[in-house]
Amino acid sequence: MKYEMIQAPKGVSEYGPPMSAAFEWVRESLIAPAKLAGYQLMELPVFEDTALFSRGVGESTDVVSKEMYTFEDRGGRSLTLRPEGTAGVMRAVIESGLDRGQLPIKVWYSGAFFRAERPQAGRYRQFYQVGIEAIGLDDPAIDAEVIAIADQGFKSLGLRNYRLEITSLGDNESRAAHRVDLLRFIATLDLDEATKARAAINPLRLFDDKRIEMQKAMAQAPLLLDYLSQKSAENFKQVKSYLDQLGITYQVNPRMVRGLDYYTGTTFEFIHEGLGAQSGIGGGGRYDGLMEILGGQGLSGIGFGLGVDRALLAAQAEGVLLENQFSSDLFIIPLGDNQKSRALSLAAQLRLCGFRTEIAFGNRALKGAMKAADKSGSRYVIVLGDSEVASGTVELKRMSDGFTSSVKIEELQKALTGAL
RNA sequence: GUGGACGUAGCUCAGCUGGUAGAGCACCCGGUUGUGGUCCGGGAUGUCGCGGGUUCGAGCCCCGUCGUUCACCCCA
Repeated sequence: MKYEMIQAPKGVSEYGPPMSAAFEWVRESLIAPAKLAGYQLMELPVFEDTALFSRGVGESTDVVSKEMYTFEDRGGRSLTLRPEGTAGVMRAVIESGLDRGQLPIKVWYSGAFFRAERPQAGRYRQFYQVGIEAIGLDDPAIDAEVIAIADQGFKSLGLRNYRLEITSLGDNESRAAHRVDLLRFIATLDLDEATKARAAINPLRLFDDKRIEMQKAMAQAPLLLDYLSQKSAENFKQVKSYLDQLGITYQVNPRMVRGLDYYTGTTFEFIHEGLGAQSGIGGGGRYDGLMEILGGQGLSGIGFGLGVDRALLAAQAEGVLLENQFSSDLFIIPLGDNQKSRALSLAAQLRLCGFRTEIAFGNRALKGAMKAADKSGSRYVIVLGDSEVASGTVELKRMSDGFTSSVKIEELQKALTGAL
């Protein structure tokens, strides 16, 4: 009987060889600068109490209102697969009491996130993000540092065709003042029902409308940047000045809209040119009210999330993917069954010395095993046959030019250390 | 959730106005004893996404369905 094939759930991203090597490289490169800056790992659950997101991210957002994977567990609790990382970090910080220790708390995370959207180029239902959060410090210098760390991550991949956009959403006072005027302005426009509904939820979203006529209409709209309180304005100016001094180029985009409700003050986005419609490869900002909303003390914070899948696509688009495919150093070919156990123990020893060592298993002819060795990318092949064993040696073959020599088993490690 | 495109060997695809399928790459074997990459020879593989319909006959036409993909929306 033949079973029906089971496919992966719709829209998930997954990576096997050979792409997995590139994926791993991208993910580790993106987060490396944060580790160098003293951020420490926060390993979090992938599902949380649904209320964490509805309250933290905001009921009005698309993410919460229509993109969450929510389910009930056997105890009747409502749980949700995390659609983003910041709320979970905040919850864990509060719950573990980290916020009562030394500030700022600087953590990084890496993992899968879930949104039930229609899949598209660079948009998946399960996708990967790395991110950092710096909590408990209200200083424009750390805003600049967080942005610089993200930028460094992208730069270390060799990416060039991206830009950094920044703006400030100000404090509550700034946004309240702007909102009044913005709503007044929007009321003068002739809008369709869907757009009106969006405006009612969050009027800032209209700035993000891709239709040309909407962009024209919104060109005259009052900008939040012009309503910043003195403190917010001063802050934003400082952040820009730090970025200038760091030599990080950016564009101020007063029309930038972020999809999560908790953002305040400095916000930023990294946009790549070569990705089609889903061009954001990373983004973040300050979220000064979030901790309080989640039942903690009112510490401010700032962080970012970088899309690993999209960064990988960007690296492909720019042709900067290294041939950093995993390849072995050594490939042991045992000739005949009675040589297999020797191959196993020799391989174990060599691996202890740090050599990446594979064995030709199965009962292929030497010729076939050599082919396999060639494909593995190994630089040396060790042939173990009856004649070698009899003389206490192995045959060592250098694959680059086929040079072959006989090496005593005891001297193998030394010979390899010099050769590799 | 809304729209467009597509679904043929493991992969990338070809298949003319309907006559029961092909290429390249990859894979496997061989080119005399235990030696890879090049070359030469040989080989296996498809319920043509699935279900129905039209037809003497469908990979090609029609309907449905599932899936993929691109865009809207939204965002990493």
